[in-house]
Amino acid sequence: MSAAVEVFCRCGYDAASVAEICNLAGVSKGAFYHHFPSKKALFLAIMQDWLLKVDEQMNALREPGMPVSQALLQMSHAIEMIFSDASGQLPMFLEFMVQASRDKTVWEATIAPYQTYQTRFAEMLEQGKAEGSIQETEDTQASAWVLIAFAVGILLQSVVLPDTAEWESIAGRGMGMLVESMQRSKK
Amino acid sequence: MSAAVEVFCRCGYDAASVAEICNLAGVSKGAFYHHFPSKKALFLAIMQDWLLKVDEQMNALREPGMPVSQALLQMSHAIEMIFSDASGQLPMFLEFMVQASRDKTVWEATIAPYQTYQTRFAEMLEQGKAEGSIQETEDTQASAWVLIAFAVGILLQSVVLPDTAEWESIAGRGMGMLVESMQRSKK
DNA sequence: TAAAACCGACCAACCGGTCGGTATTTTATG
DNA sequence: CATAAAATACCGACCGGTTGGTCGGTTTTA
Repeated sequence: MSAAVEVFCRCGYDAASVAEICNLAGVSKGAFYHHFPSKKALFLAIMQDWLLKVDEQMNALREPGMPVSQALLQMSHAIEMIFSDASGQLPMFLEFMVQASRDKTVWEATIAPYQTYQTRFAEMLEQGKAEGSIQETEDTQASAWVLIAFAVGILLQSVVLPDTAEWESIAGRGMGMLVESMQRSKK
Repeated sequence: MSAAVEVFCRCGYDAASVAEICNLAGVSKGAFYHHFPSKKALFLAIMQDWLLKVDEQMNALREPGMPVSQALLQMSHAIEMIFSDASGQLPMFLEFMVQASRDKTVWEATIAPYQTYQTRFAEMLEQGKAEGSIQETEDTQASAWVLIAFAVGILLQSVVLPDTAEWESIAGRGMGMLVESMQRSKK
């Protein structure tokens, strides 16, 4: 599977050949098709793994006592972890998106967790309202999408323009700007 | 070319076959290769068209007298135009990104204008500082990237989850939040 | 000894691109 | 204006190469 990730990243799903993946992994085609029913199944398996990891990292990040506004900023630091942890395999993220937009099976597997994240963010924001660290007037559903859109955008840009800017610090800055505007105006 | 856009959107660059494009366009393969030297050249030609259109729309949007903070909000409305204008062909945007991340030729053609946009945004923000509508402490380079990342993220999400949310209004909201945090705190 | 893992030659389908030849349009000429 | 000639547009059968997937047989493990 890690061999597959490498080839998928380099060539993309369609251009990646099963033969090349097998070569890199040091197994035969026969062995491959003994474990996976198809190329697509392999792709989906990789995706499940990835989603699981992201979920773990997000949960690990969540310390209960912390105010929401700070937790969100903390999460932008989580991106830094994702960056270093998955450095070589970030293009897979793009590939997931692309396939999800075209293949119904992939779409269902990707999108369900995606919406889970949005719900989770919205819940955090509601919690922030209760704490008083988020303005009561915020539309938490919409704001949650804003946060996710920004994170996704940063991820995508870091794939396409890896060395153009320091994406981790920009992620932090943007998240800070968004959180600030959601906080009660203090002065 | 419009036939090609349709097939590229539906299947992606690699899975799109020249034969199918020709079929849809009602021409023969011979005719196709008489006008384009290769499949990639066709892809690049489509991309050039797209970039040109985006540039036009952005320039058309720019009214000289307007304060920067308002101009930025106006731009989030431009996204609405892009949405309706290119409704069926938005997946091409994703395809551009994907190919750019893999093919050097495509990368150069995509990324140069991309960075131009960033520069343009940064200039606008500098201008905003001069006007006094943007805080002096803002790092305009970084903030410009934040704005673009958000726009790109919205675009991507609207491709993958077209009917999940009202992306135009979310685009406006997010842009508003970002602009607000860059403005001098008024109260 | 049975089951599971593994091998790699093989296959039909398809791909981007070519090419020899034909139809159509433009230009040059008397 | 007619017509020859040149240039351009177009056709589709064809080619070498690649692909995802199969399968009969061998090795390894339980």
